[in-house]
Amino acid sequence: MSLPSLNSLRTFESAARLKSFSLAAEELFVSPSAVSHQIRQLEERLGVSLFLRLDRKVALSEAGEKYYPQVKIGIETLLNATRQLLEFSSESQSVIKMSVVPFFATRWLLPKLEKFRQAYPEWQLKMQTSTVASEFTQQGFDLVIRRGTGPWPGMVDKLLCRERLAAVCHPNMSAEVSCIEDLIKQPLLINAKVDSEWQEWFESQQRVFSTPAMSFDFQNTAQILDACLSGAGVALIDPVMIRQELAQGKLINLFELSVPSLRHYYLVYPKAYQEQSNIQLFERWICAELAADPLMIDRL
Amino acid sequence: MSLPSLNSLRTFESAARLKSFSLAAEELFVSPSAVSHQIRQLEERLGVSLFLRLDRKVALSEAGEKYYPQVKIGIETLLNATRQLLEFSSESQSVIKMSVVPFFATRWLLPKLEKFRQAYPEWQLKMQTSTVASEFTQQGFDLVIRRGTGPWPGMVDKLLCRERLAAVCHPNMSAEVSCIEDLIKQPLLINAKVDSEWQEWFESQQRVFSTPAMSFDFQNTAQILDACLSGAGVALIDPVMIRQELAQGKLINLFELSVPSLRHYYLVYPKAYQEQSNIQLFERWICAELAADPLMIDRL
DNA sequence: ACTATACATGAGTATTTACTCATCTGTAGA
DNA sequence: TCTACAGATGAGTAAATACTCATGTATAGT
Repeated sequence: MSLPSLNSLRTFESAARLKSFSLAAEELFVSPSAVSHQIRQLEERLGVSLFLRLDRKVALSEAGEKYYPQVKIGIETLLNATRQLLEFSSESQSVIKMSVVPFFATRWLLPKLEKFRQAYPEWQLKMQTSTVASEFTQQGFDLVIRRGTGPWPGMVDKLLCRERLAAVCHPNMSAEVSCIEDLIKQPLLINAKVDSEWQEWFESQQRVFSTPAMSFDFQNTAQILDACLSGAGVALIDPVMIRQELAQGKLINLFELSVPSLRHYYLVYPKAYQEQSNIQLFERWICAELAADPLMIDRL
Repeated sequence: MSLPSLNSLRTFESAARLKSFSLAAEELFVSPSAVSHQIRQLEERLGVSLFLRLDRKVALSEAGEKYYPQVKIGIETLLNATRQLLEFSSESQSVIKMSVVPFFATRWLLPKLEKFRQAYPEWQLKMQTSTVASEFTQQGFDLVIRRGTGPWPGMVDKLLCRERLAAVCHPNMSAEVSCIEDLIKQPLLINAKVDSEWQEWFESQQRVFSTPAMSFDFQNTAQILDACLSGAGVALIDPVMIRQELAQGKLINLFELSVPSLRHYYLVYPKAYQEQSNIQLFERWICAELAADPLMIDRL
């Protein structure tokens, strides 16, 4: 069974309650003519006269008297449900729950979060570092920051910064590497989730990559960095993210070069979320921060 | 606050209950794509994700779980209200309540009503003879049959038959009237609601009407007919309505002529009622009966 | 590897909706 | 008698709605 439009039902409820078309028009911010049309349309659709027209007044007909109480309840139920949902959504919109890939979180985002808190003290950030895909939809994350090639279906993916990769190692290891071919004789630190990465790097330098003498697998770049700092091997890391260690001589860029990576950092969220104020706010803020970071100038 | 469309809410309710967009599509007789669009539209309008997309399934999100019970209640309330209204209306649609001008009722309609009952035994007719205007809207009449000039504002007025008027009287009076001018020397029977009628009739015959020697006022034509039959005076009456009395010599048409009246018989009802099956049925029936009546052939 | 399933998305289109504006009609009150 | 009030009506228009169709993507099952 097809229902009349919610708009005509709301018009009916208003006119019935106020016993006046013109008062209903005022309440609904439309002209009296619009109310008259809506009521008439509703009556024609239902095949019943809902109002008795009494010269300059209207009164509910018998059918209208029967219909009104239930219509009022139905409409108010839907209004309350929607209002509560928006309040619920509004509350949750004072919170921003995000999952961030660990390396980006520790090397760039966390040091900036104090600036966010100072700018938006009323907003509460909840952050989790993780590399697991898609859990944002299941664990109530508003957004995630991911390293990858994009795009993610059904998602908005906003490029945050591009990645470049350099072969870096502890200074104690550097004497044993004089050219790129020497790399495969050293232990290589590999990201288990992106195990083609070394090969891609070699190919970008027109070199043939072969199985290294030794390699260690890690779950993410943050762990690779730790191992690299302790001299466990050579790693492919974006120099901009380790600029302090490079400056302090704790690590060196073996060939003084960085190569465009096939992966980048993205802000990702479901398209259905894009009207949410928490997401819009955070997106605006993070883009502005990246644009304001001089070391990120060529990564945008 | 503006509500989402009832259609999108119903789609949400169906998909939530069935936990499946494609099953909802089946239930609602649309394509899965339509459901997907509707849900997405609703989510965008509300700024909240209502479903979690799980590979080939959907599940309600936290917000969806909160929204669903109230939406279900609201929709069912409106559906039940509308269904009951239609049932109420449907019951009342097995009944036809009408108010009919007494003369037409007794002279033409009542003798035909047996035919209506035989044709439509499931329909119940409730008839009241009255000449009071507009009460059909206040007393729950579905339609009225009125004599008048039309049109009636906000009403559908369907011409049933045209009226012609003849000067008629009892045979005992006829010898005293040899020409139209003689009429004013006789007692004239006057319809109090249409007191200009005699003057109109004189003027149609290019005669000057002046105050009669004697006149009697009546509330309606049926009463005028009774008085006329008893020899109380001369009346203006449509000969087609008194054809039996004329044939039996109980009355005579003094000048063997009838003049087009300025008033006719109409079926009248509010425009809002025109989709009602009882009205459509009765209107169809009465028009067919009038068309089938040979004596009404020149009155349609 | 192939097929079926189920949701997503973009483009397009016909229909419906939701008014406003201009005007009318019939009181009610001063 | 005139003015204000209140609902009715028709015409017109912009916007919204409600889909379908074609296609894509990602499993799940054989």
